[in-house]
Amino acid sequence: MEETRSTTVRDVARAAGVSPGTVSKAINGTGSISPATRARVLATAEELDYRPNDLARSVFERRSFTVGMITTDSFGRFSVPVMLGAEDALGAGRISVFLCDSRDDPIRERHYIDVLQRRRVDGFIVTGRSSNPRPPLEVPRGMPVVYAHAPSTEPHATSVLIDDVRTGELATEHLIDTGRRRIAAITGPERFLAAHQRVRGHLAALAAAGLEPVRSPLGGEWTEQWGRHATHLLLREHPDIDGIMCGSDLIARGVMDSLRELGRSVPDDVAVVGIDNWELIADGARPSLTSVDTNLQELGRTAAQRLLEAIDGRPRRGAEHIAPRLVIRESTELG
Amino acid sequence: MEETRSTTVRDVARAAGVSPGTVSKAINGTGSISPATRARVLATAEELDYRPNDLARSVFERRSFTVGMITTDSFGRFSVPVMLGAEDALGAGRISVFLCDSRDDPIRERHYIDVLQRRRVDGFIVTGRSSNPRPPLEVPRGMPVVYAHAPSTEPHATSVLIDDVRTGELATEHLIDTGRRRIAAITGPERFLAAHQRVRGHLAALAAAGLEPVRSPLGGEWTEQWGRHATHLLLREHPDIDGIMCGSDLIARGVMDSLRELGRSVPDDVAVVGIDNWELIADGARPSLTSVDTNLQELGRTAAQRLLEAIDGRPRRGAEHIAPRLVIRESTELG
DNA sequence: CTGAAAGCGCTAACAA
DNA sequence: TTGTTAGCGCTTTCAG
Repeated sequence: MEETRSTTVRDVARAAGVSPGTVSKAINGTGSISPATRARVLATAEELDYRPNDLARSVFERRSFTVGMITTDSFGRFSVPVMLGAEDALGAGRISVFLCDSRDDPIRERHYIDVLQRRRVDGFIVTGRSSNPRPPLEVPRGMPVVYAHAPSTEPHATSVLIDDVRTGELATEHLIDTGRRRIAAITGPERFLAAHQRVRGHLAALAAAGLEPVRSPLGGEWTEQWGRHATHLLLREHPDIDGIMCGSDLIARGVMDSLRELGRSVPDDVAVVGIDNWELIADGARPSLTSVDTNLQELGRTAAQRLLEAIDGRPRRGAEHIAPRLVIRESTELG
Repeated sequence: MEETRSTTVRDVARAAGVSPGTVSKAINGTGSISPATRARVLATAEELDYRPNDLARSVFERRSFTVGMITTDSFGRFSVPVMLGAEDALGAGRISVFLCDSRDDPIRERHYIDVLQRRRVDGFIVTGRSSNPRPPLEVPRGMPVVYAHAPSTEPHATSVLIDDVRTGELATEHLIDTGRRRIAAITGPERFLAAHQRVRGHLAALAAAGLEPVRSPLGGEWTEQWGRHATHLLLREHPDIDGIMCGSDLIARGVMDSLRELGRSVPDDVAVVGIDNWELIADGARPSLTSVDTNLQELGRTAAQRLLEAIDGRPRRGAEHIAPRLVIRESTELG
């Protein structure tokens, strides 16, 4: 096993017959240097397959051009799009991203913070499964942190969030626009802020249109099973329902399955709209499911943007909400 | 904005009244040092909230204790579990992971390789959506690379893969074990190696049990729609079918929907088994879906293991396959 | 056991 | 324009 040491500035300098300082200038385009030597240095660098050592540079610059991304959501339903968006925005700015999965374990989180601190990351992005507030990341003051999707309990922290109220509003407005009047909501567990706020938007939209909800919203689980179950409950009480807003696409699938079973046609008898726009689920459904996209990828990109600004010394405090967007499919098409 | 420089070895040394070298020894436990000074140094370090600069250390050690993870699969269906497994295994060994999403774009891949090279990563893990072979990562010879899920076309490369043949075998053996005899397969596009190999395992299992396939396997898409469509075709030709092996869970869901529609009960009339064990899909299905888990997370962990070995100078060449595992649910329960 | 000195690879200030 | 020097933060000989 030959121990190969990668080529250094010195090597290039020696080969090109100049000093290390000159090589540095040639490569970074700093200082003043004659075009001739510049060209010669670059040529030899190329020839020797020289690759600058960014670690050494970082020691000098006192920053690493890296950030830590900490996710508490192993399964990735929500974090993954956020992380991809963030990585995309950061990568474009030549910043690299450390991936850390804390699995919702404070010990592991602490560990990652320590490790990344030693690596001198320029900042952190924190993301998680639930949009419920979480305790702040314990980093030294002055270290930039942006919360993506899961806000901090600390109100002054920088957070980029889903506009859950607006998703419920959009979904419900769309039902109304397609002529539905006897509308109900089936959503997730009460303890989830998201469930709550989506319902708030739902009720606001109904009120704005001068409609009464057919029934108080049904809260249960974020599952197909619950969607199926709730639909049975709902139709038993209100057989004349003509529109259902679901708190998630998975719930919506369950709802549509039960509707079919109960002999209701979607969208002719009942229109159904979901939230999440999880394409695989929405496209695979029968009929395909109209859904509100929460734009998680854009959320991630925005979070990255905010982190860059904070690193740059101009932090934007407080919460910011990403606008959702309606994606129309068959489940609400006008008859 | 106060420009705060983090505390250094020098600061600690000064505060503790010793030399920088001594601090280094105390903190790393290297060299010989008296218990007294050691304790004193550690105390002052603690007090000053000193955090060693790993970048500086890495410059010295000529390695960074970081690796690059390059995924070509933005959507993450397959890469995410692999990445989490890898991150888990590496994090335990105090190695940090750079996340890079190349989006299947060679230009972006090249870019990431360059950037990470400059950051002096110790190696690469490459992962992708498809299990079809991909061109090798263009890195200097001697740089450790492990392919996870998507193998390299270079046969000597180190790859850790799903045992697709075995998944098909397991699924089919299970159908046979539950007493099914008129069995068919519905799977994904022919151009996918995975589809091919799963069918190979399927046919092998049938042959081993002395059974003939009812019909040549139906290859189409990896979607619910295809599952529904194929089921109609299949039952028109062979109404007496009693077991269906599906190339994926999504296909299986479509299959089960159509079976119900055609008045067949699952599992009483027809047993259905999927592959992937995508829990959300399998648990949500009605009845819940028996499926073969491809153990992607373990695959990721193993890939990390192999990478560590390669970094350590003992690479293991060639492909290695991770054993799948059957997860039994309602869709194949014995009547 | 401890400190001084040199060096990892790179860059910025300053002389030449 | 170029080379020299010093230094980023850390570690490791090697004298003391």
